[in-house]
Amino acid sequence: MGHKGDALRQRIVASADQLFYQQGYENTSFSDIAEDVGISRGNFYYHFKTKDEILNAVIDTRVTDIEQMLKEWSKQYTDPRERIELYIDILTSHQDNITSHGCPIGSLCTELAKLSHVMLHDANKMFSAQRDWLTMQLRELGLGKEARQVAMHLLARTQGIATIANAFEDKTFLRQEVKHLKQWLGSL
Amino acid sequence: MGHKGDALRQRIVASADQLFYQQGYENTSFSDIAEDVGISRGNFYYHFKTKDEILNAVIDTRVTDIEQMLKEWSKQYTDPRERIELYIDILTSHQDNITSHGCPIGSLCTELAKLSHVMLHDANKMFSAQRDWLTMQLRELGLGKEARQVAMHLLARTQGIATIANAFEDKTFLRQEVKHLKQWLGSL
DNA sequence: GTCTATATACGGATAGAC
DNA sequence: GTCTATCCGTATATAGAC
Repeated sequence: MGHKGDALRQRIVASADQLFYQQGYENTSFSDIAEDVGISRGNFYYHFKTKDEILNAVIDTRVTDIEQMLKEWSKQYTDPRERIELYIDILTSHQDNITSHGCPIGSLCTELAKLSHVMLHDANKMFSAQRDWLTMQLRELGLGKEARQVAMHLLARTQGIATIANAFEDKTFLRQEVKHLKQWLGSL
Repeated sequence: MGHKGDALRQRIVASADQLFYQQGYENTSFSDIAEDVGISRGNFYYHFKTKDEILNAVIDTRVTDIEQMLKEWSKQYTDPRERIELYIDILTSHQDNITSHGCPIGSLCTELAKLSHVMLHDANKMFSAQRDWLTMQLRELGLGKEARQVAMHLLARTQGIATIANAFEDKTFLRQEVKHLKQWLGSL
C-alpha cells in the first residue's frame, strides 16, 4: 500500500472509473484507460498488474467517497428528512449521466453478476454503505425495526428509476419519479 | 425471411438468448453458442452472419413472446387487477434466475446502453410492450390520463427489485418487495 | 448444410531498453 | 518510472473442402 498519495495512480483510477461507467468494465481496455490518462500501456502495468486490481481500486475509492459524502451530510444537516431528500436529489443532479449510462453502481453490479465476478461482493458494498446510512436516517425519523427494509426499498426505487430512464433515455420520466419519491418520503 | 420455420435457427436463438442472459451479450462468444447448440462455429455463420444479427433475432423473439403472453392473459383473465397481479408474480416465479442474473430485459438494455449499441432502441420495445399492456389494464381499472405514468412506475419498481435482488443475491428481499408491490396494487 | 482450416484484429500481460 | 516491442490467447469473421 502507501499508494494513496500517488497522484498518477489516482488519475488512473479516476479515468478507469469514468470509462467503466460510460462503456462498461469488460468493454474498457487497458489501451482505453492508458490513452485517456496519457500514458503508455507498458507504464500502466507498472501501476496495476491486472484488470481486477484496478477494478478493486475503483470500487474501494467509490465506497470511501460514498461514506465520506454521507458522513458529511450527517454533519452538515440535522433533519433526517432533509438528508434523505438530498439523497434522492442525486438522481436529479445526475440526470444527464443516468439517462446516458445508468447508475454507476447498479450497472457495475449488474455487469459483475453476469461475469460471475467474485468482486460483486465488494461492489455491493457501494450499496450497503447507502443502505446503512439510510437506515440510520429512517430510525431518526421514528421508524423501528422496519427501517432497514424501508432503506432497501428506497435503494430499489432509485435503481428502478435509473434503469428505466437509461433504457428509454428519458429524463422526463426520471424527474416524474423523483417527485413521486419525495411524496412517498413525505408520507413516512 | 421465411426463417421462422427453421428449427435449428430457433434452437440457436434460444441458446443465444439464455447465454446472453446468464453471461451478458459481449461476454458470450459464437463458440459459446455453437457449443451449447452442438454445432461448429463455421456452421453457425451459415445461419447468422454477424453477432448483431443474432442479437436482433433474440430481441425480436422476446418481443413477440411477451406480446403473445400478455395477449393470452387478456384473453384468459377478465379482472385487470388479477392480470397485473399475474404480471407482478413473474418476479416470484423467476426469483432464482433474477437473483442470479437480474432481469433479462433490464440487464440487456443496461449493457446495450454501455456499448452505445444502436439496438438499444429495439431492446426497449421489450419494455414498451409491457408498458402499453399495463397501461390498458390500469385504464380498465379506472385510471385516466395518469395510467401510462403509473405503468412506467410499475415497470421501474420491478426493475429496481431485480437489480437490488441481483446485486445482493437476496431472494428474501425480492419476496418482501413483491408483497409490498401487491399492497400498492390493492391501494390503486 | 456442415465441417475444418485460416485470416485478421485485439485483448491482457510480460520483457527489457532507457 | 516510462517507454517500445513482443508473447499469447481468444474473438469475429471468412474460405473452401466435403
